[in-house]
Amino acid sequence: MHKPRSQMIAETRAKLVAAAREAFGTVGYADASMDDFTAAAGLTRGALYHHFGGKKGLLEAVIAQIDAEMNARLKAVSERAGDRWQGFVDESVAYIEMALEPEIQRIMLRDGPAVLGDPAQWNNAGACIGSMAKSLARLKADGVVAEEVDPEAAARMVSGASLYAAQWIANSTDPDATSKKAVAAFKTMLQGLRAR
Amino acid sequence: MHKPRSQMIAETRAKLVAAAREAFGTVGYADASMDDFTAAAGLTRGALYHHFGGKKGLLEAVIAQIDAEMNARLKAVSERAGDRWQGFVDESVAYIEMALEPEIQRIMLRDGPAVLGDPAQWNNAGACIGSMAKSLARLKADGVVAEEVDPEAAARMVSGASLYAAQWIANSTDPDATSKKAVAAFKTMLQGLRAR
DNA sequence: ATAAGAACATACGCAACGTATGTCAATTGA
DNA sequence: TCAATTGACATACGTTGCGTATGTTCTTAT
Repeated sequence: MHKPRSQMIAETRAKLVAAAREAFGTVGYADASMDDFTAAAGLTRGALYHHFGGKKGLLEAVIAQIDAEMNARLKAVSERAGDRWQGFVDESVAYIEMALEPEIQRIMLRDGPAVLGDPAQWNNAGACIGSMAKSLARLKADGVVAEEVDPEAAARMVSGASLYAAQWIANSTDPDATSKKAVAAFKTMLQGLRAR
Repeated sequence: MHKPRSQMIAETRAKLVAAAREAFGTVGYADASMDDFTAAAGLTRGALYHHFGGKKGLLEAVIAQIDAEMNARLKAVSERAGDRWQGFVDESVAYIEMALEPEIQRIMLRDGPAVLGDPAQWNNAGACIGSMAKSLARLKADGVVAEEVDPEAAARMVSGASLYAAQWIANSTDPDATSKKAVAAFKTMLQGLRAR
C-alpha cells in the first residue's frame, strides 16, 4: 500500500520549497534556474507550475516559511527578557543579528521586496513586523513608549534600520567591530521612542 | 561641418541613460528590455554594450545620475535650516519624502540594492549616506549628538528607516495620514540620538 | 591620403521562462 | 469491481531576452 495522496503532495511541495530556498538563498532569485533546482528536488518545472503557479509563487512560499521561523525565534527572545522594554530592545537587536544570516538577507530583505514589492503587504502581513508592532502597542499602553509614536510606524522604521545596519555589518571588513558600533547606535536611537 | 566626436558620444550616453532611467523607473530593472529602451533612444543594444558593458553597467550610470541629484537636493535642504540639528532633521525628513517618488523608490531603494548589492559600496560610496554621515559627525563634534553613536552607523539606520517608512506611506490607502504618523514617529526616534 | 581605431549596427547562439499537451496513478461512484 | 474522472506531474515547444562575435562607417592622426 502506498502513502495517502495528501501526504505525497505535502512532500512534493516541501521538496520544492526546500530546493528553491537553497537556490534563492545562495545564487539569488534572478539567477536561480527553475530547471536546475527542480531537478535537484527530483522533479521538473511542471510540478512547480502545478503547485505554485510560477517562480514568484514559489518565492512567496519560501518567504512564508522563513517568516514563520523568524517570528518564532523573535518571540522566544522577547519572552526571555525581564521587563517589556528590555524585551523589545532584545527583539530588535536579535532582528539585526538575524539579518546577518545570508539566507535571510538575500531572500527576505533584498530579493523579496524587489520581486514582490512592499514587505508589509505580503500575505501574512509580515509576521515579524506585526509582532514588533504589538510589542510597541503594549509598551505604549503601559506608558513606556511616547504618546506620539504610532506602533506600526515605529516597527517599520526599526526593521528598516536593522536591515541597513545588518547589510553594513555583513559587508564590512571587520564585522565584529562594525556590529558593536551598529548595536550601540541602534540602542541609543531606540531610547528616543521612550516617554520622558 | 559635423559636431565634434566627444559631444556626439556624450549625447549618445545621455540618451541611453535617460531611456534606461525611464524604463527602470516604471517597469523595473528585470522587466526592462534592452532592445526596447535602446530602440526608444534611437539606438541598439550594440551601443549599450560599447559604452556601458552591459545592463548592470547602465544601471550603475543611472544610479550615479540620480544619486547626484538627490545629494544636491538634500544639501540644499539642510543648508536652508536654522541650526545644525534642525538641518539634520529636515534632511532626514526630506529623505523620506524623496523615497516617496516612484522612480527613486524603485531604482535606488529596491532594484539597485537587489542587483548591485550594498548601496554603501557603490562607486561614489553613496553620496547621500555620505553627506548624512558628515552632518552627524559635525553634530557629534558640537556635542549635540551623543558620544556613543557612530555617525556612519546612524546615517545608515536613518536611511533604512526612511526607506521602510516611505514604502509604507507609498502603499497605504491614505498616504497623507500615514505620512503624518511616520514623520512623527521618525522625529521622535531621532531625538534618541541627541546627547542628554 | 591612408591607416587605425573608435562608435555603433547586425546576426547568431544560448539559456530560461511559460504554456500546451500528454501520461499515469489515485479516487470516486455505480 | 470496474469504468470514469480528477489531479499530479513530465515532456515538448515556442517565445523572449541576453551576450558575443563580426561587420560597417566615420573620425582622427600621421
